[in-house]
Amino acid sequence: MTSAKPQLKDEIDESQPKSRAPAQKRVRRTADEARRLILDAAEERLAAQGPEGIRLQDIARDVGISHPAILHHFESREGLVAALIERTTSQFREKMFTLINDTMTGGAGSEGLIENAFQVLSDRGTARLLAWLLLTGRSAEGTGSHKLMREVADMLHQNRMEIARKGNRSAPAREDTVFMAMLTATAAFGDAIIGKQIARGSGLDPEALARYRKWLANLLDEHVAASTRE
Amino acid sequence: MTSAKPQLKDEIDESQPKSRAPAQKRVRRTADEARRLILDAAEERLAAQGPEGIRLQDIARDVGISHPAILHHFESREGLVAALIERTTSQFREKMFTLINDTMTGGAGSEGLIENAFQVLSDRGTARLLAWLLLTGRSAEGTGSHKLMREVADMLHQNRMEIARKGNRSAPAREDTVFMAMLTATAAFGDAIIGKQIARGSGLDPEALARYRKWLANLLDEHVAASTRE
DNA sequence: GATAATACTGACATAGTTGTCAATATGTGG
DNA sequence: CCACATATTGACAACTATGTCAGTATTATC
Repeated sequence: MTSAKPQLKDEIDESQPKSRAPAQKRVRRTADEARRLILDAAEERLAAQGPEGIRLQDIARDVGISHPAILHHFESREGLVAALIERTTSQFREKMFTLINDTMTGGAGSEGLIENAFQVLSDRGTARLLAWLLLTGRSAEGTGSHKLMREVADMLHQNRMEIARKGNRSAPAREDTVFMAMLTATAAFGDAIIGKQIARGSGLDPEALARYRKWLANLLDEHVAASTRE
Repeated sequence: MTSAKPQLKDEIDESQPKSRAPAQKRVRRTADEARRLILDAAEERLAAQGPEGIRLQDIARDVGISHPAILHHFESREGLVAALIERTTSQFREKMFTLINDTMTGGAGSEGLIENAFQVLSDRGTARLLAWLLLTGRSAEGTGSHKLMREVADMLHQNRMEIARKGNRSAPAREDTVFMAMLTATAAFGDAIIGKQIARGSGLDPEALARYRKWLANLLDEHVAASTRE
């Protein structure tokens, strides 16, 4: 401000030896490993602080690297976000599928299913990420989550049909199954985001939340029983 | 940049006639009106584009004012956000209360209640705003939404007790009522955010969504009937 | 009509964030 | 051991958004 013109660099360096370490060591990871670490950090920040928590510098600091390294691996901030979405949704898909398969073969009631569905969505920032995704309108296409719901609904319905057939009961309407899936999904999703606040606001202790899930599973079982009875 | 010192305005005006309109008209609103317009615009942008949609310049453009005007009325961006939260939550409270009161006095089943709860949350950006609020951890205190849930639960439970008393039936557990409220709230909330995507993904048409709400109301009514029967 | 209060504006300051680039360290394969 | 590929870095550039300020227009008050 006072005088003018930025001095040449050499001059500065020579006049101020500073504390530049002569041989600066670097940690060098494989590309995959680096990407993984970066995504982990981004995920954590997103879950903790929301969308605005994804700032290259912050994430870089978390990982212990410089922010251009992130750009090197993901091209751009958007690239990072896309990669995070990709990873999260595919993990989610996978979990849901194995979850449903296990429940089906096990033949148990919906209790385990509900319990796990809630778990999966609460886990890490899954629901939060999906929420943000939808809030910012990034969901539209590409994530393949469209197919997911339909596939899940199909699996559930087939299972129900089979049970009805075995018991010589009338087959339930497909829409009824879809509605059940819809209720479970929205409830689990809502729970992951506002569940804790609502529970606290209603004066429920943490254990009550566990009871609540069982209660919900029961509610659905009741419904299934009632609708296939006659 | 070249020389220095910003010239006095008069000089500039005289030397450079430019295209500056001699008498520039201004719209001058009352403070309240201005605040309202600004909040409306902010709300709309939030609902449409998510958190990042709240940018002073954009909102200013929407309203047709300059961005410092917004700062004049709200001190800071955070002030604007706080005011928006305040307005939205208080509107929400109000709607919910009248909604429940009406339903109670009307004595109808839960159908109308559910229908309206979903409506209220979907309306404008209520659910989206609340979601963002929670996602960014801004909810904590101050919004008074804590009390809301408890009050709602109380009202509902009292109503249920009364009905049970009239019919000479055993009183339901309070927790059961709270769980029902919790389910409704989370489901409505989740619905407001991911409902449309899920429905589309499951192959449901828009009308199915309306049926879904009735189905849910029915499910809860069934439960109430079943739990107070014996 | 004059005066006070204030809604409003343009220009500018400042800070923070993404992205670029040339250079540097580190591991790998010949 | 050397050459090559590439993960990583510091410095810098460019942009954007918030916030400041002095001044201007408009309404209310006396």
